[in-house]
Amino acid sequence: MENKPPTDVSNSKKRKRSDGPKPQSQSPLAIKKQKLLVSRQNLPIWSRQKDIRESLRQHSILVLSGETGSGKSTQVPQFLLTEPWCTGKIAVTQPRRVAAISLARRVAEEMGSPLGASSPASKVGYSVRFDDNTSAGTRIKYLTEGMLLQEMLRDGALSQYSCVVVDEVHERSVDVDLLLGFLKQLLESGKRKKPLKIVVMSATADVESLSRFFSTPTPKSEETSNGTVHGDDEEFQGFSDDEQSTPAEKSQVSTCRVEGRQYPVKLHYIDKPTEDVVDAALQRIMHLHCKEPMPGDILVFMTGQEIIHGLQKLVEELAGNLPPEYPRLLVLPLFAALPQAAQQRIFERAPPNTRKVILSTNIAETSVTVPGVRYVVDTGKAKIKQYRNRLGLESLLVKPISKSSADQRKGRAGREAAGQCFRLYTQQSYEELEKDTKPEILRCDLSNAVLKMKARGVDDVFSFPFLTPPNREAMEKSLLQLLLLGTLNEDGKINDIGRKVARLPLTPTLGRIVLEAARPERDCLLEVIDIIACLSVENIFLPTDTEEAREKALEARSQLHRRQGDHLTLLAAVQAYAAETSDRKRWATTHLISHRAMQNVLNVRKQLTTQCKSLLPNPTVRSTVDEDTQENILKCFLKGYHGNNIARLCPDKTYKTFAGNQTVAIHPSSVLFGRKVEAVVYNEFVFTTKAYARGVSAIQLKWLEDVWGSS
DNA sequence: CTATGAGCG
Repeated sequence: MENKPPTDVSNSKKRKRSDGPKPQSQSPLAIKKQKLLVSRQNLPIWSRQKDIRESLRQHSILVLSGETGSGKSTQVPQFLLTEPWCTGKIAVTQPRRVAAISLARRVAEEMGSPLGASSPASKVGYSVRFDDNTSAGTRIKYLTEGMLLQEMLRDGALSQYSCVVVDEVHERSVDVDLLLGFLKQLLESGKRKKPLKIVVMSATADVESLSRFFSTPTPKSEETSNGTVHGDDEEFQGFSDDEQSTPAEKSQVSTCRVEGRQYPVKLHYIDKPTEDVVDAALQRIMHLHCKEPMPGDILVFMTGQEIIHGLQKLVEELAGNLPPEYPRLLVLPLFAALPQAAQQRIFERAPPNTRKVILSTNIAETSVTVPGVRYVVDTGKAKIKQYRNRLGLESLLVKPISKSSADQRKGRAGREAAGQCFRLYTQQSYEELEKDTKPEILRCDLSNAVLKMKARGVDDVFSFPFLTPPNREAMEKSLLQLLLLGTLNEDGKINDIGRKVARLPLTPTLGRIVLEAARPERDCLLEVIDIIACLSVENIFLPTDTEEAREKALEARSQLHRRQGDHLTLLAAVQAYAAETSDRKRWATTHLISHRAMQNVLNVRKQLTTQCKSLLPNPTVRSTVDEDTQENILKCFLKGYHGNNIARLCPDKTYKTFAGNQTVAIHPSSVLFGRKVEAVVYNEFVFTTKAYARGVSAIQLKWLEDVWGSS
């Protein structure tokens, strides 16, 4: 569902004039508040205000389902703020930063309050990574799920909050699944002195499983010797599922359903399955363009960058040959890796007599709202991450989307007016789709989630209250991984290293590499932080989609390239960028490097160096990276990868992985592409057209003994 | 020898 509140485009100056004189005492904020009240009262959720307030007086948990346009994300926190039990703050979690920020802005306006830290009188703020815009008086705090998880690691009882509103639960991010489990355990633990109210909000009608989740007591841990964070389970023993739970327990949870507000969208299917969706999309786009009236832009959902570029070429070719009496066509690709300026083009108005066609990945399904769309073309496919226990790695596969995803895509045609949706598959195929997308926690490497649980005191992770429990094999794999990393002891309990790694904003592997770099024998903390910072943000190198662009980039970045490999090349890039004091943006442009990514790198670098102060108060500062340091840097990575992510050159001139003896090629984006060295360490193993190693550096085999010999 | 989705800390 869409969180972004509708942008208010009405002209407030004009309004002020035409409304006649206001009393002098009315501040601009108060005037705005008064004006917004009317549109608030027209939201579908407004009529349910009484019910919602009443149900949380009676119960501690409310499961609320409401579709796009119901107003739940902005109104529910305001309804609850004046309730007698609400003496503390209200947290409202969002899966994405932009949503947290824009919702906070909107609600501040509606309440006539200044935003965040701008004034002590502010009642509304937000908190996202690198941007905490709250003050002591903040009552409603919009924040990302990840930020609330971090807060729960510091203050296990969430003592400053009276209420947590968990929004967009249907998206089922790993973080939201962890949050729901932690919140359930907190309610059952009896650790709260004052009551904590929980509102769980979802765009789908799937209220049943959420309310069952909260009304079913968490079964007691299998290993009774392990104290868990939930303390009061004895009294719940014997109730393991819904049928056995008593009415009294059920009544903890109340439910509410609110209608959405959407224009109708006419649905079309194809009659028989197609082999070639790109061609089918091409035909449909041209047909729509020639037959349907203007205005009305077309949004096409596709799987990835490559086929988007392919279709773009085809459409532009056909559009160029159209007779002059037809409107023009403007084709715009849209995917996350596209530079910000190119993404912005979808928001610009098209030239006169021109129809926009946006060829997009899943980014337009939830994260970006494309304006002006009346027609949606849906290929019915998406790239979906999957974790393979056997190989211990994640891969992306092109797979059919779920029904709820297809319906979400369809809804994108009805945001501004009635629209149409063309599914490039049969109605029968639609009926055969899964109802919902598999929650991510069932499809990913669990080591990060498991380490967070361990850091919160959940010793027996198998009895953790998951909304959908991952299979045992995946859990065991992550425990083994964490054990090998040295973050857990043999008995599975978290150790000192583990607690430190859990607090770093990194995957356990990258966190472990940073800790390794802080050891006196390695002494390369600042250098490794620079590299790790690059690995934890989007690609710092701007994408190169043509042969020409590739050659240009190669030349522009030539001074940054290090023949030892990608790790030292990243380090050189960060150091050169940081050393540039006059005009960093220009520096980035001339080197074909993303300025935004580099700003993020510097932010991450600052955060990591601050957090590492306690590990190593005075790390060595170097102006040049000598050979010993280079070796130490790569040895930190070898340590973190504990035998994985290494390949050596074989007599047949291919690289084979050290652990599995599998052929792997160096990725074309690597500075080592095409080079033959004794052995390599790499950050990622990806399988696309074939098996590739990405983020690659040359190593010497004799280093391995040194790394594995010293613990 | 030539190029995975989007999102979070």
